[in-house]
Amino acid sequence: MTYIISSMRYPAEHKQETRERIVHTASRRFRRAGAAVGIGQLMKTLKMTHGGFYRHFKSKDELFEAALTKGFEDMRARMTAAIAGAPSGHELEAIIEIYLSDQHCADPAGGCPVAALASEIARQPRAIRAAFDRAIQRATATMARYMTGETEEERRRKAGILFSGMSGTLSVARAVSDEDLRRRILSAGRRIYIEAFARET
Amino acid sequence: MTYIISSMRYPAEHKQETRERIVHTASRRFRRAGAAVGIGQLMKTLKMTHGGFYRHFKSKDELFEAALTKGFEDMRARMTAAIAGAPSGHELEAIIEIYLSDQHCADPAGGCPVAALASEIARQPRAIRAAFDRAIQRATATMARYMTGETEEERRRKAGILFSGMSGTLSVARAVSDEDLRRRILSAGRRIYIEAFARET
DNA sequence: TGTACATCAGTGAACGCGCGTTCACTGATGTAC
DNA sequence: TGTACATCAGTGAACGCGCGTTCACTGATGTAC
Repeated sequence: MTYIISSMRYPAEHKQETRERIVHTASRRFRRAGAAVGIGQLMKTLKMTHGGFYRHFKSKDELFEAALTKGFEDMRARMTAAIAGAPSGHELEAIIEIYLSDQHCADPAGGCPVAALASEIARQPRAIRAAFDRAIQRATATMARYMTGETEEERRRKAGILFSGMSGTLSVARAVSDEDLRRRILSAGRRIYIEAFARET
Repeated sequence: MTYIISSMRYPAEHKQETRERIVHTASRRFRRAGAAVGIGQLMKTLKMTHGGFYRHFKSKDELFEAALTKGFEDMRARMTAAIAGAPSGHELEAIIEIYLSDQHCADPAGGCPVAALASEIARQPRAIRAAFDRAIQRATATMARYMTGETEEERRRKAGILFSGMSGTLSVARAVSDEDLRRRILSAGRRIYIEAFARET
């Protein structure tokens, strides 16, 4: 009674675990080093050879899509935790503080995939960008719940701009070479976004 | 009396022209296709061979820096024209309308290098990022002139966040695959940024 | 329980390709006299 | 004005390298009887 499909055996579980390890590592690598990260390098990190990769993915594009989606899931989990830990009524403030924190800025690998990859995603094939659409809409819908505004449509609109705006601010802060300028950009962002979005309008 | 340095002759002029053609084309290419654009491809477009490239630049990095700076100059010229053409007191509104226009979104090659390259610049060597610092500060200082705020410091801070925020919104709009969603993001951006920054506080 | 067999995740050599950079050269230009 | 020469922007073959992908294989696993 324990079998599900006759041809499935123990290795199926093992295979899925390997796939997840690949996606997990790839997701961090892509965010840290960009879409140009190589399959060979990646598999080496996982103590495997590049050939095995194709037992799990049709192509690098397929991996990139999975890794991007995984990045959004990581980010979502983080934000959900921040919301849960925030005093009621201060959820959006907590989101902004965490998103534009020095720690998030210093950790692209574990952070928001939009800030880490936005300009590269624009050059990816359609299927990847379609996955991006879905992830963005989902994130925006969640943030909209904590937004002021008369209609759902208005709250969504504001949430989308807050999200894309913060991602740009984080990208610029990371691109800058001067440490002090970087910190000033982040703190200005926190202050201005909280003032504009997380207080009564 | 027409010679300046005895060893300089007509070709010096010609050489500079070639260099400018390389930087001009590279600047557009990098913005359109990212930092991975190859020297060979680039020189081919200019009907030259890749070997000649090294008469003008020490390395690809040196070209990237020059191209990035050129991109900021192009953008600056555009914005200066927009400001000159705007009714007095509506300069910031004009900047926002143009920056988040459907046309700018559809033309990364001729548009803002921050929106086109931000996440890739974060991974470039220090010298390139130092050039980025300078360009960002200059752009921010110009925008600050049209900003409301009590102190110069406050106007600068707001200008910096408006700039980085708009660049993120434009990046996200470009990454999205759905045409309608893209247009909605841009129009929401125009509306919200004008409301927040280009009206009385 | 013991043996023959099927499956398939992972290996590693090989492919064609484009990359950034070097370098001996070519040939048009301007200079010197 | 005419000729010998120096300069150097641009040419194109060559370098070592890493890329994405394919494919014949190995060997550990679970199945069938």
